[in-house]
Amino acid sequence: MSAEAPPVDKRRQILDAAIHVFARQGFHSCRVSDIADEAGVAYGLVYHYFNSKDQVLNELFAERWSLLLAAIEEVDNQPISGREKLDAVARFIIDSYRHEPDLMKVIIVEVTRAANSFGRTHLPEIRRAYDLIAKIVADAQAAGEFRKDVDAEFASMWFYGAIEQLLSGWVFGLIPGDDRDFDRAREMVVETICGGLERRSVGS
Amino acid sequence: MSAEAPPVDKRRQILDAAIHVFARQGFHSCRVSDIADEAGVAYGLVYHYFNSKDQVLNELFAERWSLLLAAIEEVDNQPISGREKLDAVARFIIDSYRHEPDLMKVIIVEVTRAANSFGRTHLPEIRRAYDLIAKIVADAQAAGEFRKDVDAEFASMWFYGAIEQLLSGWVFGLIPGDDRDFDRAREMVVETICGGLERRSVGS
Amino acid sequence: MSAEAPPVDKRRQILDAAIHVFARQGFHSCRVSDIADEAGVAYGLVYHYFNSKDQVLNELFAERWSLLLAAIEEVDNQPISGREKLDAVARFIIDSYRHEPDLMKVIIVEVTRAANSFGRTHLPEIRRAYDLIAKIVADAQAAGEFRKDVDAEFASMWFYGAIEQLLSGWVFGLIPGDDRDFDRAREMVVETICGGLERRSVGS
Amino acid sequence: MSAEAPPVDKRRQILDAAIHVFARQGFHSCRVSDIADEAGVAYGLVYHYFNSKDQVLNELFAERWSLLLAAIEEVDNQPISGREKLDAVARFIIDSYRHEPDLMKVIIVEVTRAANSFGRTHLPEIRRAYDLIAKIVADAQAAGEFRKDVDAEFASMWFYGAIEQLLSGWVFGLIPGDDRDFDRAREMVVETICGGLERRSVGS
DNA sequence: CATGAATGAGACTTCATTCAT
DNA sequence: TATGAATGAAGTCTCATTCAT
Repeated sequence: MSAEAPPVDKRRQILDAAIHVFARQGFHSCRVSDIADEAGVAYGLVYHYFNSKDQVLNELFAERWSLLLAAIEEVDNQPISGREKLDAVARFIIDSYRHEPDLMKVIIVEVTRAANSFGRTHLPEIRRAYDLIAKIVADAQAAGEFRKDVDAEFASMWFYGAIEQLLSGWVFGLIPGDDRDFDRAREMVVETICGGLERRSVGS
Repeated sequence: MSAEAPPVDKRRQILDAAIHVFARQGFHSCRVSDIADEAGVAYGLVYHYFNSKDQVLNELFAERWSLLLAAIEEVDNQPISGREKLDAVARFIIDSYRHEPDLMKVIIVEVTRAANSFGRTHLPEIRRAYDLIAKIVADAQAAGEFRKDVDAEFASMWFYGAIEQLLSGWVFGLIPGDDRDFDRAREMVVETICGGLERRSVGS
Repeated sequence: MSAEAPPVDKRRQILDAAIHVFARQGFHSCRVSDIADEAGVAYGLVYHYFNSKDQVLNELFAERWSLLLAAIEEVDNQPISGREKLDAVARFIIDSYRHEPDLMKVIIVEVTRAANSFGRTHLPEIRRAYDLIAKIVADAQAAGEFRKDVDAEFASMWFYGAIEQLLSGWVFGLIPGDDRDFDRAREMVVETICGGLERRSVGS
Repeated sequence: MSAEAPPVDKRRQILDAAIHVFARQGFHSCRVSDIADEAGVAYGLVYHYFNSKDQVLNELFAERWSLLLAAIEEVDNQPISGREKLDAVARFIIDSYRHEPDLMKVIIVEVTRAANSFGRTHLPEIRRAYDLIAKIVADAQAAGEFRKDVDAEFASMWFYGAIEQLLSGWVFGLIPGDDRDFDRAREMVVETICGGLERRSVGS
């Protein structure tokens, strides 16, 4: 009869619901039934599409993180300066947060900083991101743009760490997060970190 | 009878055991009995000294975080430059990790980054640290040492974030963590961030 | 279109698949979808042909057990001795196992020995077999072939029990089950039981 | 205060309750809470003493079966005839059923005949019983008491099978099970099987 | 102080069955 | 006929917490 029944993708519906439930209650404090309720589907359907509650989170992370890795790689392939590359990376991450704050919150809180659970599971992919950023830094060092006396892998850590902390600040409501703050924050963090990296030598 | 039995502080014993158990298994994945086993006491005793499993973690955090706050305040009261103050703060945090990596791992993984559980509970104290660091930056800006076009509260975020990411890298085994790496890492992060902050203006 | 598609009897296909799945995993440990997978059909189809998972087993049992009952009755109608009748019954059961070990395994393990589930459901039919065997014994007693001081209904029990245990031994791999063992085992069990029944009196 | 509180062994209480619940409902059809209810203890206590529902059954079986094995071994060490030994074994099994019919029902229905679950788990112990009985038969054969043309291991199967079927008959209510029937049934089964085994040769 | 038996709410997961297509 | 998405009741097991001793 109703040929105009909306073609809902229940699997997607469950994933999207999980984003919000995980963000609101945390992975450990929510029940699978909370996800099902939020998605408006029956309990068992979650298990029709996923093997476990864990797998739902894994999928959310993998889905998003692969986009991040692809974005960094694409940025790195462009003929621009190290500062411009890092700016583009920062922009991608911050824009991800701007458009899907719940998803980014989940990824940061439940995965990239969860050293004992999902963080360990996804360590290779997480490391991959750090390595890609380190490569950008190393290339800029080789090109004479960045100082050479700061190890690229360490620089990668605090560039990423600074941005992640920014997101944490927004998640926690510790710093202003209006729409215009996002761009300004990006400018400032890139200016500070790259500014520091562009200087000549330690202790000079 | 045996008055000469060594006066073991069971309470302390339990807290210390909890540090290692939380670090190893994570707060959510360990049982109260795991803590008791590690401490070598019956698990009922945990409830003699603490109201709940949560309280054990709360206490570990509060204990340590108050030391951090005190340290930052003390540093700030000294007649030294902003860079020197931030270096001292970085030193304190990194030394904390050097001497008690498990405790710092627990604090970071289970509290400061856990936006949905303990992070929210301890938000005031966590924020207090950021504010103290922001004050150091703001003072240095007022003194003309740091550029003024980077908001102090944001700068505080990425200074702290960079260091926390450093610790994360060590926790995850992503970057070398030999004893000498600690000092060098501190020098590099302070040099980079402060270096960036000492420059004159964004985009100049 | 392809009207010449082979007319497969899906219902039979499902029953046959169920035999092997029940035998391999046990009735309780298998899922309806396991049966469907084995049969190469969608699991919804099982419910097109059967009302429930239980009914599949019920049907397998009823189908086979009625053959057994018919066989015993036919044997009993022949003008042969009690020993020859029991030999024929043993032969029928053991041949059933020889040709369809999985089916017989299922019937024994899941039905005739399952006092709390299907055994209770099919009790009348199961009892019918014992009664038929008891009648063979009783007739032989009346004819002076078998001793009268052993109750026919009890004798029926251990005649059937001995054979079922034989099958159990084969199912479990406890006794050799090569093709020639089947006939020899039958000869031995008939010789032993009938031999015992042919003696004159208890304690003589 | 109340020093006269009965010293209940909760673990034993749970095992005893399980016997009756398993016998009444079957292992698969009962819930752990049924056992706890029957025992009059809290749900979780079952898991305080046992790792799983399976383990409760395993323990019941192991406990009882070891008694059976010990009894058979003891019987075999006595200086009596093969027939007397088998009579003693039959007496032990039937008396076990007489005194604890539910326990024996559970052991037979849920373990020794459950080829796909517990039967397989406990196969070594089950086989051990058959082997011990086979040894009794073999010794009697060597002593010239029993005929040699019936394999001892097969004879063991149907001796045990006949008795188990007897118990099955009682469990199902297929044969009379008054107190005096037990002894008479034992006499008859021993007379029949041993009688058959004492004869001289197959087909003679 | 110290123990660990006892409690029971609550979580995840399974899977027989239904039903729209 | 045939499919498999969708449902949800039911079950096992965990473990924080209490409490009698």
